Amino acid sequence: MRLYDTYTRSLVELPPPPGPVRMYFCGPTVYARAHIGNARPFVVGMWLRSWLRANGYDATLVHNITDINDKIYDAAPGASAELAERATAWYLEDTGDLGLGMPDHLPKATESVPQIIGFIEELIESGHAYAADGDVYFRVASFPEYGRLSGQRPDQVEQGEEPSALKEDPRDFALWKANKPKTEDTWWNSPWGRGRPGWHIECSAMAEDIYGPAFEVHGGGLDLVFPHHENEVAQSRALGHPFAQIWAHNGMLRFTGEKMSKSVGNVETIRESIDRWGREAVLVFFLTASWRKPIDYSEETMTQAAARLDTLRNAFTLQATDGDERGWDAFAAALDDDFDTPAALAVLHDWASSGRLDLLRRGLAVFGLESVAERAAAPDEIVALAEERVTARVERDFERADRLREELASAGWQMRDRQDGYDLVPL
RNA sequence: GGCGCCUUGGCCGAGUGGUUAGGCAGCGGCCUGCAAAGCCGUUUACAGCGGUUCGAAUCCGCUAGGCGCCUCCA
Repeated sequence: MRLYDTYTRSLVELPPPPGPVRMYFCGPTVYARAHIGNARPFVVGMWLRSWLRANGYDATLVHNITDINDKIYDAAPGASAELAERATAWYLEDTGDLGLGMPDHLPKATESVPQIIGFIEELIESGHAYAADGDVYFRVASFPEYGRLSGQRPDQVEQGEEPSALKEDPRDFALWKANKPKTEDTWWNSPWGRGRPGWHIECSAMAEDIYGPAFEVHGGGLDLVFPHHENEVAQSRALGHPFAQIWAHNGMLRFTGEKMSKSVGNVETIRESIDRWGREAVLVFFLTASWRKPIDYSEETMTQAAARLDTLRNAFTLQATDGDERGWDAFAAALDDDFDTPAALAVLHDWASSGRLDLLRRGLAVFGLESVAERAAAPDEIVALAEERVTARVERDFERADRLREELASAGWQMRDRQDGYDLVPL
């Protein structure tokens, strides 16, 4: 299997099974209900793990929770810890409802402060960082490779942050920030006084705390390439650690169409999306585009995803053909080639229309969609109405039959007649 | 100003030199008491201009348009 690697800008072959393939995907900053775009790295990470395991890999996934951040302080002045805790619970609930299971580890920044401090101390000792008035900064000039991952030219980088008199070089970034009592209500003791970790250091510290100095795949949104991941590479490789072998960056979601837009920007939360479209449609939506490409989240694209889901689901009301397993190769080839889910989805549709339901079931399971194969059983009163309608049709009382079909529909069930009986399908 | 990505038929989206991708929607038909589901058929695209080639959606150049990032956004 091969994956596109941002660092080398090429497809990189994974080691053969059983690997291991240790993956670290950057998770959310917990200050509000996560929006649907935040679900993409989660989904991609879980799917990759699922596919790798199905192919005999020893695959693990770490997904971190950033619960120390300015946004949290801004969103809940004086009560940021409570907000972070609540938003973490929301995130676990919402991603859990996607039905893909959970990552192997979900480390939190707040629970990793000792490791972070240890990491910073090593950087200071080796000359790659320096303390200044309670802050600690990474010395970018000490790492010649800086900019390699993102392709940024250091001399051209715009300075968005307030220039700090404490920095030796404007490119230097904070590893540790001294506490500012007016705006921040959480702090930890450190060799440099009270304060809190910077953003980038947590990932280096947590990834290496769990995996050691080297692992296979580091994922996250494309918007994290610079500065977040560039800084992670700098921190870890400055200490001589290989760190991630492959950098897997997923494309952004785009929000179009006015209908779903809210007064402030047109975003929708994972929760709202699942509630509105169902988790299966959300997953099919992510399947329709390559994980690296941008994807439009809109009324139209979601409607199409829901329609595709129905097509796949309806296949299971059809007659199955023999258990021909040869078709699996096309599906596997699509996913092994940079995890090409649109191509794999086309194979799924091929199986659906040719009635190869065993293969279809197996393929859907890779994406957590085994439930598509399950037909909900109608409650007794619905079945009773259906039987009544069968009788009416036998008696050729079509008026009554049509009335009963209406009744079933208003109860949420569609009755589909067939030669040998009928199907009851939830609407 | 810098780094990078993208542009395929009504919509979504595969395709990296020469054979129908696929789906959704539409239209026609079969099936059905009527529907639904399913099946069959159907609208033949590759931003524009130029170049390489026997041959380009696929390679090169230019132009136009869109997008991401540039110190704390997945």
